[in-house]
Amino acid sequence: MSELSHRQKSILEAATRVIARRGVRGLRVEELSAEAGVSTALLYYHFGDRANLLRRTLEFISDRADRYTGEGVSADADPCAALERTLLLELQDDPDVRENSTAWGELRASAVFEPELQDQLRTSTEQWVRDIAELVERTRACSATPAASHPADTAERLTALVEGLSERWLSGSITLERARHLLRDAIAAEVGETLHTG
Amino acid sequence: MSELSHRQKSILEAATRVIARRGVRGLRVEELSAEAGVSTALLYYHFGDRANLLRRTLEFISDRADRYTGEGVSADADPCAALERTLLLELQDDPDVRENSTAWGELRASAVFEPELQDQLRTSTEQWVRDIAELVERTRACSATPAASHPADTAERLTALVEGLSERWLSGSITLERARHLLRDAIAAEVGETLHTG
DNA sequence: GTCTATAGGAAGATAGAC
DNA sequence: GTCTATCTTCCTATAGAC
Repeated sequence: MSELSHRQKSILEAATRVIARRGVRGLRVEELSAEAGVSTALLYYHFGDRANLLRRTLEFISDRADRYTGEGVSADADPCAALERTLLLELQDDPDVRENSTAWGELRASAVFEPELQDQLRTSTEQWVRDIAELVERTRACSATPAASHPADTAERLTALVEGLSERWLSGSITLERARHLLRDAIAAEVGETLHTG
Repeated sequence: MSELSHRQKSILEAATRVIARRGVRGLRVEELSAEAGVSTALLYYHFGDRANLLRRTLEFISDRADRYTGEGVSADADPCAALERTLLLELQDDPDVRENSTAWGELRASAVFEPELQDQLRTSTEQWVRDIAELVERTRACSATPAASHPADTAERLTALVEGLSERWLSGSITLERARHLLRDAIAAEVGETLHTG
């Protein structure tokens, strides 16, 4: 919400990288200051204390995720392909995606124990679900089978599945390819077989 | 794997409770010793150091989860109801369930950053998926619609969905009732409509 | 095996100069 | 706004008696 100075932004970007590398649990103020190329004192000058720094970072991450999803969605011409592409975007062997997914997973995991993060998390999640629900609705136009659920339900299931698969991938329980395969089939099942998979 | 003394077991139970309350990151050796009703020195006597204590606790949690699922599955006469009941077992407003789910979520989240936990996690997850796959297979007998996916795929999707929904529930992003509703519909969609849902 | 007491160190936070 | 140097707190881990 509040405007970020260039310096503050670069600190939050560094914090995102450190969280993706060590987790919220593993973030050391000193390691963050090294990553950002500033002194620890400066972190305290800008953010007060570690807890607040974390709060701001998680806010930063979820804002960035909103922007990310929002752009990809509206720019696409074919809604049927767009849904699949948008969701599969979260399961990619790309450093940025991995960083964002890991940091997001940490946000969720931390929120379980820190109620002050829950509002932030819920708001961001709901926004994501709404974006996907809109895509689902548009997808119905080019589906071969009739809709079984409300778009909101479908969207919430698919996004929750993405989170579950993403966590399994990041924690080494399944391969990326298998996660993608499972997600693709789930999408096909939820919105019906589309032209290119028929 | 190694035999646990009564004392060790009660310490690991206490550790599970503390992790469910504070998270892995928030577990303080002193708080654990108070919870277990012993001195901190005794924890070190039995478990060496904090990291090993954590490792053993997470192993304990996943062993307990295996036993939990295994029992419920085999004892049920009606496979169609059993699948739904077994999966919904994870989404209940019961202190024990909440404790186990929270601790399990922490195990998963920690494994992202600690490779030495990943084997443990993968093994336990695969066991769970296999148990559910077996139930899915049996469920096919009383399903009204033809099977769309391999039982292994269905089981892996449903369990990943359970984890995703559980995390959203525990982090306050959705209500328990909504999570249960979404899961029920997903099960119906995956194994086909069964008799009792018409 | 279990406790009390405490050493020792890591990490968060601040003081004060520039 | 930013740094260097340092303080303080908290927490893991151990020593030694019983």
